[in-house]
Parts: sequence; structure tokens; C-alpha cells
Amino acid sequence: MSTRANAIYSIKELACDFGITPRTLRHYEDQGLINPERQGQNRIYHAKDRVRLAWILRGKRVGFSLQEIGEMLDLYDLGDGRETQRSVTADKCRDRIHALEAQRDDINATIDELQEFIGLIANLVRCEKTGRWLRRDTLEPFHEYAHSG
Amino acid sequence: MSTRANAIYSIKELACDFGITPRTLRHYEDQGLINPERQGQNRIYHAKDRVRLAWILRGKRVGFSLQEIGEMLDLYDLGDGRETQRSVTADKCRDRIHALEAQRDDINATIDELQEFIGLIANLVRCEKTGRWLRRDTLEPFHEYAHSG
DNA sequence: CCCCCTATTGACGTTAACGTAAACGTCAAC
DNA sequence: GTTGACGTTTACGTTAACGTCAATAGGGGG
Repeated sequence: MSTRANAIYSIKELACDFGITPRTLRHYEDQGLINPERQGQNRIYHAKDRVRLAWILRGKRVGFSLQEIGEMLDLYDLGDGRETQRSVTADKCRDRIHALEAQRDDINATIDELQEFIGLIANLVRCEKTGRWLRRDTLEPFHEYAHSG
Repeated sequence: MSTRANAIYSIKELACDFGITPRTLRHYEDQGLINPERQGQNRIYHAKDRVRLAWILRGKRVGFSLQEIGEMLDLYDLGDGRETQRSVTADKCRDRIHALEAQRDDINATIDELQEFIGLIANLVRCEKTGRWLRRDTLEPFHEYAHSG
């Protein structure tokens, strides 16, 4: 029921809207990620293709490969499978979620270190003005070790 | 002052500890990301190299290229620059932080959709047992459109 | 009719991040 | 002394995700 739900788009329109190239759209189609309707040879994209594309691009932004994204999209198309199939699907979803949460932790840790480093820089500037300095090693913003045991 | 702070490692030890290959370590060195000491031809890694490596690998996990990681590591080595240099450095850090926060939002959105989809699957299983079904379109877990204006 | 714009398919080029193989040195163990 | 595990450098191979180019076709304007 949303506005312009049945609008259609040429390959170039869709590409421009999402800041990608027609070539990229054809590539995604080659990989089986989208299946636009055809009018003769020409591709025609509908709202559902836009939605799929948005998913694909977000998947890319969080670091998934096109193949992984394809598998995730397949999961969504698996609603008509059997119950065991669906439980497998749910398990895969959970795995993805855990991976994403781990990645989020990494991101938070990185953000923290960057912010801390910004703080150190600010301190340096202050010291330069007051003539008082911290130890040079304070500049090393690395705190955690792998293999810490 | 931490335990075994002055321990040293061969290339293979370090690689095993971090679950990578010696080749990868040499590659990172080629790219200027690490600079292990040498004894003759052989590389010797210290604690600081481990820390750098941990940073590199985390950077990779959050989606940075080796070049970007190199630039970020350069920022840390820039503590002895001039004040203007350092403010530029801080700006770059802030840019990184914003990119990471955007990425975190993407991750959260993806997690939400996956969880919602798991919920739909659970519902399906329930319906199968009760003999009552939802509409087929409920399986479409896509809610947001790009270009929503 | 010709030009321009957009579309198609097909094929080769490119970059990043390594893998893999070749050819060689070194040191301890058997 | 030679076998084996480790190290080195050099260099070509590989995969993913497109870029780029060629050759072609349809449709509207002047």
C-alpha cells in the first residue's frame, strides 16, 4: 500500500539511485542475487528489486561477500521448505548473528582506541603550550595483547 | 612491566599464535605494516609486533584494507609531528570513527532483520502444527526501502 | 537517413590479499 | 653426510568484484 509501490525502473535509474553502475547490477544478476523482469532483452526493476538491492549493499557494507549474501537471500526464499530445512535456516541465521556481534565488538574496540588516541593528541597539544610533557611511550595507544595468557 | 614482555617469536610461532600463515606476515611487512627486527636474514618478532599485528587483524575484521590500516598505523607514529599535523591526524581519526559508527548501525539493522526472520520461521513451524497459516507474503522480511522519499 | 542515447552480451583487464611453487641457506639430529 | 624442519627471496597463480571495451540493436529527433 506504500506510495509508488508499483513503479518501475531502468537499469540506469536503479543504478544511479543506489550510487552504483549498471555493470554492477548485471554482475549481481550473474551471481543470482537479483532476477529483474524482462521486456524483450531489457531489464525492468520493481520495488522488490530495490529492496533486495538495498539488502545486498548493506550486506556488502558489513563485509559479506556476494556469495554469502546470496546464501542469506536464499534463506529468505526458503519459507516453503520442510520443518527440518527451516530449523537449519534458523541456525544459519543465528550463526550470522553471532559473527555480526563479534564484528560489532571489534568495531567498538576500534572506536574506543581511536577516541583514546584523539585524547592523547589533545594532551600533546596542551603540553606543547604549557611546556610540560608526558613520557614518549604514552603515545603508544596499544593496550591489549593477543595470546595474553 | 607485563609478564614476558621481552619474549621473542619466530615467524611461524607468531603466525600460529594468530591463526595466519608466515606468508601473510611477510606480506604485511612488504606493505610496510610491520618491521620486525632481523638476526641475519631471519625475522624476529617482539611484543610490540604482536600488538601491531593484533591491530592489523582487527582492522581487517572490521573491513579495512591493508592500505587503510597502514594509514591508521601511520597516524599513531605521528606523535612527534607538528601541531597542525596532529590536528589533521585527529580529524582523520574522527572520520574513521564516523564510518565505523555507520557500519555498526548497518550491523545492528542486519541483526534485527535476521532475528525477525528467525521469529517468522518459528511462527511457521507453529502454524504447521496448529494447521493455521499466515499470509505467504509475511515471509518477506524486507521493510525498508532505499530512496524512500 | 543519420545521429545520439540507452540498452544488450561477451570478453578481457585490474586490484587486493594473499597462495603456491621454485631455488636456496642453516642448523640439529640421526 | 644427509635428512628434515625451519628460514629466506623471487615470482607467477588465484579469487572476488567489478571496470572497460567491443560489437550490436532499438527508438526518437532533425
